[in-house]
Amino acid sequence: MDIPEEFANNPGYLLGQTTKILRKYLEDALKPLNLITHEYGLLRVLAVTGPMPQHSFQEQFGIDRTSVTAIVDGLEKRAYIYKDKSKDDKRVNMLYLTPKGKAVVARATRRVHRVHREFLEPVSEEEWERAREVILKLLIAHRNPDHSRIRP
Amino acid sequence: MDIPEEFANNPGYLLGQTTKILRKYLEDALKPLNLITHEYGLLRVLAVTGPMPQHSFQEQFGIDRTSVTAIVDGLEKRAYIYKDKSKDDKRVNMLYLTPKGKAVVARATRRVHRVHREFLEPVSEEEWERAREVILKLLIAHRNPDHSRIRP
DNA sequence: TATTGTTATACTCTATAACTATA
DNA sequence: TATAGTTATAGAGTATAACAATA
Repeated sequence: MDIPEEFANNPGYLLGQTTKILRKYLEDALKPLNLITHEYGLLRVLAVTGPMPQHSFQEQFGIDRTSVTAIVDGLEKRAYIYKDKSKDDKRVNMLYLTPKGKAVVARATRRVHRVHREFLEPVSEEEWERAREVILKLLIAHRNPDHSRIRP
Repeated sequence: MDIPEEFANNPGYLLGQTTKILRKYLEDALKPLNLITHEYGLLRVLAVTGPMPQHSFQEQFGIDRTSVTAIVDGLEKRAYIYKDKSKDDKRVNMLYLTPKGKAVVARATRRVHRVHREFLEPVSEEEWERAREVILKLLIAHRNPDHSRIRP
């Protein structure tokens, strides 16, 4: 399908539609493992970074704490993670990956990497690297309200 | 907030989070006009391109026809557009902008352009232009399944 | 038979409000 | 007073299924 010039120059449309397509690919790739993207993201962070406080994910994913509770609850029911109150601050749930969680995130990561490779196949590595840097710069600037030109 | 390397190299995360921030800016900018982004997009296309068949928007926005019906219905209730059966194919609703719709889309477009300018402020015009070309290439490649490496 | 559009319905993701416990 | 987490509830956006009209 053709993309009218109006949309080809519209950052909201370009980012929105491209992201929608990639999200669909990722959802389809994770569906056989019965994982949604936020569940994968949380497991992956625990696998790479180690145990994390539950509240850290509400910033990382840009969702609120009730949504994080639901995600954590679902992963705990499948025994992919377990919760333990922090010794330092007993309000905080520390989240730990179980061996079962470690196994599923390894399988999921292979699928996610395959999707990313195939998604980026139409552009060169250099092209994506340049685009990635620009997108990362935008994300960092706007995630920290002090650097943003747009007031809440 | 810092972005862990795992996420800074993850296209799904980068595009997803950046798009989420921009979408929020756009929603906030359009809220005073009581428009959501798809409503704005539809009005803007009619303003730039002229009357369009209703079904064309389901491809442009990547949503299904029942969602388009709901959007069209809301815009018609506010008398921003009206529908008329196509002479060539009486199944098709042709959508027309009213003077009232033309006025609101003009106001909305100024707000949207301001958001885009402010969103892109952290990067140079050259940087965004390069990123834009890469994103557009990805969108075009994946929108047409024949060019995609990922099978449905 | 296939496509356009409508209606009724349900699902998914997310947020708001009220609460407990801890700081 | 402020923060972390939970629960109950509601909303926004989207999709599925069944249908009518038209091709």
